[in-house]
Amino acid sequence: MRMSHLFGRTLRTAPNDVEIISHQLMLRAGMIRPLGSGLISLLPLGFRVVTKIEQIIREEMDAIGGQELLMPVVHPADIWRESGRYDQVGPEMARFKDRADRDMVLALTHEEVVTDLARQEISSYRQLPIIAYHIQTKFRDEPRSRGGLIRVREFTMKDSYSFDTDEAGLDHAYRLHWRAYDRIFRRIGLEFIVVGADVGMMGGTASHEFMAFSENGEDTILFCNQCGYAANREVATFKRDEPVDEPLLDMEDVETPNTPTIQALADLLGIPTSKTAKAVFFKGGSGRFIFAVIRGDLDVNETKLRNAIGERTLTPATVEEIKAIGAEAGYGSPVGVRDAFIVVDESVRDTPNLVAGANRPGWHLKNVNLTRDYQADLVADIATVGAGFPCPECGSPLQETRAIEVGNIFKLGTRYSEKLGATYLDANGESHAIVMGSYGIGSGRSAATVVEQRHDDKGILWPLSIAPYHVSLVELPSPDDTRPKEVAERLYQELEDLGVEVLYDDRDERPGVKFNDSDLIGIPLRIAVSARNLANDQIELKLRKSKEAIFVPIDQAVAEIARILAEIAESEAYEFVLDQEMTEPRI
RNA sequence: CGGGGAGUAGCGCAGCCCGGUUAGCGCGCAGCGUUCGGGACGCUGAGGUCGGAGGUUCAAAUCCUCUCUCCCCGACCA
Repeated sequence: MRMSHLFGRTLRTAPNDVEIISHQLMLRAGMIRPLGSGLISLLPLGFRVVTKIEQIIREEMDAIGGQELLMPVVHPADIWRESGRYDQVGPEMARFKDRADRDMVLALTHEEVVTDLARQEISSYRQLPIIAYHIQTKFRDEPRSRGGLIRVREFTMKDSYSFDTDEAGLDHAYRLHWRAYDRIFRRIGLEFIVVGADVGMMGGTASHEFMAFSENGEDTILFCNQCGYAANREVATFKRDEPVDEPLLDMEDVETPNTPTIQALADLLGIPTSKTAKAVFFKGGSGRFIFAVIRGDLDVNETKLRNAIGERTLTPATVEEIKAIGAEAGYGSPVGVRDAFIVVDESVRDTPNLVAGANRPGWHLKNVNLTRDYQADLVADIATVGAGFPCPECGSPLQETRAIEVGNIFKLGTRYSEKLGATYLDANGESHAIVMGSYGIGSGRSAATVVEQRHDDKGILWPLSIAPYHVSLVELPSPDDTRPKEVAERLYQELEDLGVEVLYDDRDERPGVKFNDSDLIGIPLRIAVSARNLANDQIELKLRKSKEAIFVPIDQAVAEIARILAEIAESEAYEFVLDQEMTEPRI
């Protein structure tokens, strides 16, 4: 490609309000351009990167027996009504009517359609297992998009679906995907970790997320260096203290002016926060009032709470709602409230004689005990895990880090096949629901995440595996010497003929401009052709990520470039530990 | 949806408070000349519904009302 005609130019500065580094660099490098909120065009350079990622995905999906197909983006609403998600999913699903006044939706994902295909095409256990996938547009009308390609409303995703006769088959398909994903993310150069995750709107029985480390990540993950435990904070657990064995003391009132916070209360009474009980109030989507009780040193995890009580949504309760059940904000107590669903964290069950609110401003109750003084509708693990908490498996302190979710795998079980009637006959002629799994990778997000992890102050550092071009050929203009131009043109032709992807900077620009653009775009190998080196019949080669350049004779240039590219490919395989054993599925 | 910020040339901004020429500046863009190994310089030039609508006024980028859009922080997810 000749840069003089490349569609999309580089920007010296990024728009002021763009903050995420991958967003800035991809914008500046001329890879993406915004259209609207959460809507982004890929310019040729960006599209090449995403296409290469998708090609790697294809190779690895094909390697586990995946069959590529293509399903529509526009779906009749009826199929979403069949699965029950038409009403479950909120405003993130775009809904409209076609000219015949039929309800239609834009695909958020493709479980419904693929299950519809399965019920038409699959009838016998002899056809299973099957893995089908496609790379297709999704539209999710997110409440808030951000960060360039990290979080957009319209995006491209590889989603695959497995169909098996039983749980064991699903386990196998799940493992295959785990390994394929592991290879995919290594091949595109990401540093990542696999964590246990919440199933969210997909439903199903188990889920793992592939999390790439990044400060700009939207998720917090916890992991153990000792035993390998890793989980999204939404579902992470920790090793609980042994229940405290001490006699139950009599409950008594204590006056505690100006202590609406746990810290103020603990300071006033001179006790640790772990001897207090914290009350947190929510309104469930079903209309229930949820009264959560947790030890004062812990925080309620809304995802865990939501899953424990089977609510789809939770919103913080208003002051009026809190008063209506007989509680008092800041001095809430489960003792004596009415019309509330009381959920107690295990920590409160296992710690006797806690100080809790008295449902009166300025007063608390000492020695409050579950069962004796109030009843729980549910005792569950609803605590948020933080850095330093003991690992649930080995007790070592957990580490905490931010990460971007680039892949997600779900065991769906028969949630969709039962609803839509996708069944097969077994060897005995009996009908069963097909056991399904669902697996996704965002290709654009993956590209942006690589930029998050691989950049310096000059620009992007693409791995060769997904770089938009293999080499950037920079011709340094010379006023009274036509040779650089001639040599560059010839090199360009020879490299192209050899199948090397060349971005040829043939623009009439000064050297600094060309070098800076080459660095910004992040092409792994740079070739400079200048009168200065041509005087010695040499050209200059320089790796994007190194400081030194090497000089090679013109007549050996093409062979040397090919050799270096092969070397980079090999070193990447080493760097990405492609030859090592994959992370082992823990399922 | 809640909170915060911003819309003036492709990008970055000034002007707005205190209304008053032809709305400026840097970068970028076009032409000519000089220059040529890390974002050169000179001259000339093109490019603007001041986000939109309504209002106040002799006069609005500037004041008032409404509205749209974008960005950032929180409730959702590839």
